[in-house]
Amino acid sequence: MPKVGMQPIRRRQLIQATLEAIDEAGLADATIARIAKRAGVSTGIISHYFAGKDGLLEATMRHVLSDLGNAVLERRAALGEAPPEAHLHAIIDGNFDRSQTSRSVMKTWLAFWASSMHHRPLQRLQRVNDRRLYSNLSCQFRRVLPKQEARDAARGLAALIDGLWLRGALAQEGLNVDRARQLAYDYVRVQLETAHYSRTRANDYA
Amino acid sequence: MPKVGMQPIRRRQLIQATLEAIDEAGLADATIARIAKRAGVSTGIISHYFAGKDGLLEATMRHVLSDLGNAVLERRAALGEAPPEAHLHAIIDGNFDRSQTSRSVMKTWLAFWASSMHHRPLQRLQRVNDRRLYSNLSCQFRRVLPKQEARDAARGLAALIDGLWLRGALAQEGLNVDRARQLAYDYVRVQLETAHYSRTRANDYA
DNA sequence: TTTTGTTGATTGACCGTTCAATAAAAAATT
DNA sequence: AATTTTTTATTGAACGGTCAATCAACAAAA
Repeated sequence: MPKVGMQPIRRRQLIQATLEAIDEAGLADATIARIAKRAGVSTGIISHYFAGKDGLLEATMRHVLSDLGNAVLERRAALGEAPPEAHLHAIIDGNFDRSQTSRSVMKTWLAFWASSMHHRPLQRLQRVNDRRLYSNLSCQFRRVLPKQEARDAARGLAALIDGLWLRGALAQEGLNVDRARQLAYDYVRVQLETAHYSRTRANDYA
Repeated sequence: MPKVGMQPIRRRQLIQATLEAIDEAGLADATIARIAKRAGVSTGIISHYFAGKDGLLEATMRHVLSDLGNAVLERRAALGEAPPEAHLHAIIDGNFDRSQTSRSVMKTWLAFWASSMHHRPLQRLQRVNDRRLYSNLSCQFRRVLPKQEARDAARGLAALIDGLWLRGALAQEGLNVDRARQLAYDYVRVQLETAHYSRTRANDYA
């Protein structure tokens, strides 16, 4: 079997096996022995391709994060100069994409969140992601709301998305994606209606 | 120094030391050696009073959970038959009580959330808490909203609270309690206004 | 003297890493 | 085409280190 060009194949295998191992046993018990066994390779391979367990975990988080980024970008790319509501819906949909709502990925996210509090490289990745979500939301709200209201709307929606997501991960019955999306849509609608009323009132005064 | 009646004292000491150790090093590195050192006792004490490390961690979670329950209950006790909005605000305030928004407690919560996915006793505790929050919120919304709307409002508010809380735990600048509370209040207000409009419209039809 | 509380060295288990050995494909040589 | 040589990929036993749990010994109050 040994051939050239194994690196990308093995890396993908091992990242997938890591997600499965975390789903199965949790980050604390996702030992390299368990991960290697799931991937059908020996333990030595991990250090060979990722320079140690930490490298594999970081790569796994990068992978999940990259999927999330793509899920959002793909949906927004088709929109162009669409109204803010469409973009906000796209961001919401991206965050509840299938690639982000599987049990193993949600468990992995939660584990990484917890460990990012004490592990600098993971912390960096997580914060980049947090700020990206907030910044994207803030930007769209800003198109129809004053600065402060836009910020608060973005903060609220970001928290709502993460919260729905967190509760879905923890709940026995799992995450009801459609219901979660609808609750997020409702939040957007209310925020945008506020903007509409403001403009209406402004016109009344005119 | 040894005297009778040490048990409650040591238990409190060790639970406090556990919170500090998790804040300092994370759950993964909160070893019994580290916890014992922080509490100023030997490692053997932990097994003596908690029958092992797991017992201590479970007791620590119970302690934090109990603080949260009390924070909510105290605020609601004074309200009696006050309107739903007052109770909802009390629940929100309780969830953002000082006992729940310190760095060490927020970190501990996050760590317990992650490990509750694979540790049955912690999972039980966490679910009881989740359902209690949802149930309390749902109950109050039900006083002015139809069943389905009340449920959705409760689900949304619960997610918003947890999300604000989670983002506060992860954010560099920590949790801005006042701002978080305000965002939650706004959500409540909007939900209750919806109820008001419905009633108004219902009257129009009459 | 008895009871209650405490210590900390010891033990056994497990984990991540390393690295010499091996296997198989690719390249070079005959 | 058959072979040797080189390169790339992989293995897994061995090692050093860490951790939770145990328990015989000890200390101080009752």
